Amino acid sequence: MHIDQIIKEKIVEAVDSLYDQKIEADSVQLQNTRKDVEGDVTVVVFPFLRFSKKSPEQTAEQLGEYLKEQVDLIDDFSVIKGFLNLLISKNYWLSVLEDAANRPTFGFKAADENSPLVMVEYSSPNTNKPLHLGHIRNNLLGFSIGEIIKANGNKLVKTNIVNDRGIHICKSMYAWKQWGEGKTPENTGIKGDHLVGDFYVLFDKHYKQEISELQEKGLSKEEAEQQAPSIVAAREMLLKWEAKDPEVIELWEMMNQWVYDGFDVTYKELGVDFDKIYYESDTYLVGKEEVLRGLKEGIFYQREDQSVWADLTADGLDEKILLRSDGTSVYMTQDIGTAKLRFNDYTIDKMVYVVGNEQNYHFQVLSVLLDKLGFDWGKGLHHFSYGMVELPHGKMKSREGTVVDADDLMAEMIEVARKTSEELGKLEGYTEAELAETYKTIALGALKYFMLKVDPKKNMLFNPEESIDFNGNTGPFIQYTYARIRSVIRKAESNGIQLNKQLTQSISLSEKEQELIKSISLFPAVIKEAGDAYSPAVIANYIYSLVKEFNQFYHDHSILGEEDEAVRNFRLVLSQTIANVVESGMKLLGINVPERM
RNA sequence: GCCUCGGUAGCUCAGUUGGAUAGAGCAACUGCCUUCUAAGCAGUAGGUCAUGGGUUCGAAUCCCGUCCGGGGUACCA
Repeated sequence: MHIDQIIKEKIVEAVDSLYDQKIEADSVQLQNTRKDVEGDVTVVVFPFLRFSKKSPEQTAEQLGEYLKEQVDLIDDFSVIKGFLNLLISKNYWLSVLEDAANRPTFGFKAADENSPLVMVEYSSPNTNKPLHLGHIRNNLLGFSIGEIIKANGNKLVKTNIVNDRGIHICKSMYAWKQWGEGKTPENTGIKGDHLVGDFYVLFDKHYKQEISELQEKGLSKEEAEQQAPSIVAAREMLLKWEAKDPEVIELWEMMNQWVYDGFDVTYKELGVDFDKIYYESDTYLVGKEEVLRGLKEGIFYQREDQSVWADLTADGLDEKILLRSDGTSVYMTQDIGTAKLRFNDYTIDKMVYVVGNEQNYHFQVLSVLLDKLGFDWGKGLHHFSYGMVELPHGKMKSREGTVVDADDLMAEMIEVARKTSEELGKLEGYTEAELAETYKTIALGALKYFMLKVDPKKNMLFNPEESIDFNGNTGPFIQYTYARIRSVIRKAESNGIQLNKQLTQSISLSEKEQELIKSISLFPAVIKEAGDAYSPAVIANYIYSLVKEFNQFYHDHSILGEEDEAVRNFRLVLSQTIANVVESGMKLLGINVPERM
């Protein structure tokens, strides 16, 4: 049992015995003892004053005496201003370390066949342009939260819904047909998603041009926007697509494939993947059927113009359109259809949607609609809502060229990692392949940690002028600490020193060493908290503080230079265990750690 | 207008189930490599926790008002 739990239960006992009052164990407030005060765990005694009818000091004193008497693990206590500081025995901490060191999956809860199945949807790109920084945040959060969900003892299915149809796709298609001159990824050497994105931008350029020409001829802005030849052609293409015109379908399939091939490269580089991919072109008609079923069952209603609506005013929401008057589907319709297909494919216990916070309202509505349509998990779906990535000048806008491209950013960061590594020159003897692998590990570690260390709910700022740092509270700092530990362990091994995971009880521990064990012992609770709060940032901040402490220890203590064999062994086991926690913690963020850097 | 999220050091962010003197990193300045990796460690400086009230033994944290900013409120996705 964890020490906190033991103390809480003993406090309940003490309050009962001393003040004849029953309290709940969870109501006992514990906190880590302040650094400048001797002790490990602090009990806040103020809440007990109304039972004890004594001063805070006297109450704390009485409780302290009781605990010291009754609990072997408590060596001593002190009372400062109504805070009861407990000193935990050294042997307890040694046993905690021993336990962590001997468990390969320390902190993780394993799933079995009865565990809940959680489906996480993330990424969800459009196929008309390449991925940018906003998608990176989505992908990293989605992948990481999946890992965290798994670590908390759930089965996981990662899924992606690709928005592969609609007017925006037709814009790229029309532009390619009109001005593409037969360009392909093969004959230009341009990555497929970028090539298609270029045509999307090209479309917009021509479209804007046409609008201003029409306006000069005396049309209003609205008229010009409706009548510009390009948009008329794109709309026509969409109609042909829906009518399954062979020529249009062929073009659509070809250009979408270019994009998928491009995305695959980006996903692979980012290190994210999916168990099952859905395509909107397969789901939107299913959604329409579901809406019509809902209409028939009286869940929805139809207006005179034939459009279908859901009245959610009883649920505190608005009325929501589900099918347009021409019978075509809207965004919501597609999400209903996708949900239906997923429900058929898997026995989902919980659905998590990783989608930006601009869609909070949409998911509130979706949850109610799915519930009304009879999906068990509809009511309990979780919208993992995250904030936008902002640039110094504001939001990213694809058409205005103010986006930070995912592929470019990764390539730049790998280049910075290469330069930095070469300057430091610690990778002698590595092959070209090993070097490339290490540069990538560091670069992606920096990028991922940068994105994941901030609270997902909040908007975050990315300044491309100041490239992502490699020093301080960063991924490479953590990776560096891991590499340092590995270096020591390798040296120990080559000197014939064996790690013994049975620790000698008689050794004395420095303050820093004890603090490190305390930090290690928090890992399981941190994983749980990250899962409950849907926050990879909780993991990131924990690893950072652990690693920060380790570096202080490393600076002040010699590991291999220690004469006392039992102490040296302890320090090796401590270091190795921290390396393991760092490695598995970083894995929860989707970040790899290098053996050397 | 209504709904919703946010405002903590020059900058980027922790800390928010109410607890002791509000923490990191970056940027600035100062030390520490003949000893296990200096992508490190130690130090100096930097705060009316947007603001005004309230609740409490105790408020960055909870409640109310105000100011500022983001998002939503589409037969767009």
